Amino acid sequence: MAEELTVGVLLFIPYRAMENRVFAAMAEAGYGDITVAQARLLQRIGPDGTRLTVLAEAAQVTKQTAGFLVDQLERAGYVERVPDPADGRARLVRLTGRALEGIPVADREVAKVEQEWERHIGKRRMAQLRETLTMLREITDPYQ
Amino acid sequence: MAEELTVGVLLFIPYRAMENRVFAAMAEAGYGDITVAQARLLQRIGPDGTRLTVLAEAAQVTKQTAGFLVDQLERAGYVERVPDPADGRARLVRLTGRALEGIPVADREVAKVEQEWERHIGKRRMAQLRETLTMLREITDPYQ
DNA sequence: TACTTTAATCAGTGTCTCTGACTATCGTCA
DNA sequence: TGACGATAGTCAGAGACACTGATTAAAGTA
Repeated sequence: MAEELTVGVLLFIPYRAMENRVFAAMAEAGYGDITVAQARLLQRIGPDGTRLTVLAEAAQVTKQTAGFLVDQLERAGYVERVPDPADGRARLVRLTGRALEGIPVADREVAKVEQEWERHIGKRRMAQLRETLTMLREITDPYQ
Repeated sequence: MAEELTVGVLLFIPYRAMENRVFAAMAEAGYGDITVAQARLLQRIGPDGTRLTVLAEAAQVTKQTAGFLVDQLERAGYVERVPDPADGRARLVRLTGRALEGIPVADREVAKVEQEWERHIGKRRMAQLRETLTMLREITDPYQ
């Protein structure tokens, strides 16, 4: 298995590694009940709350799926639904204190992993990688 | 949303784009019944067939899950199970003609997407990206 | 031969995601 | 202003995927 993998697969390997690391760190800090799907949604919730439809679009799932995940997150105490003052149909999904306290834990682990990577490939390559991926995002991210 | 994303998320965006493109191409060519999980398993099947346990390990799922996916692939006509001459307990999962015909379709789309990326970021950056990701793989791929 | 390991399957469960149908509200335009 | 299409969200039902735990059958080993 020392063959030349495609860039697609090569992108996935470190991504998956990062995800696993952050999840392990969260679990260790007492946030072991959050799933991958829930985390993807959590990341998209803005400081003043975000509508379900916006969340669904950003996470690339249906409204139903997003609603299902928010139900779970609400039950676990990570988010709350409040009426949207600007639109009677809509409700805003907002992070609770418990969720807000978890953010630094995740951020710290992300920073730690990025440092390990930088140590391995060097500062210059790391900056280049970030730059290149940002350029690639221009043509691959439909929701940027 | 023009903020600086973490490298982890930046890796995921183009990966996801590649995956979507390949799946769309496969669907267009008449392979629309293959799912992501099934494809991950299919990729790991060697030319002479591969045991279920090996497949499960490589794809990082349990034997049960791998067996479930192979059941589906068998029903759809992409793989067949044959006895392993070397071990009476084991059976080899082998690709059928139908699956083998699909491989070039996927390869072509991968090449096409990589070309588009190269056109956007340039030949030099593309080569650097491949190099950097390969280096990163050394510390992030437990199954290399 | 008895014991342990390995390959695969069976049974049961929980999570995630989808399609389709529905209610309530909003915005617009005649 | 009142009718109508669009939008926000929910309910109902289904399928895909992944897990743990237990079981059967065959190898390998002492």
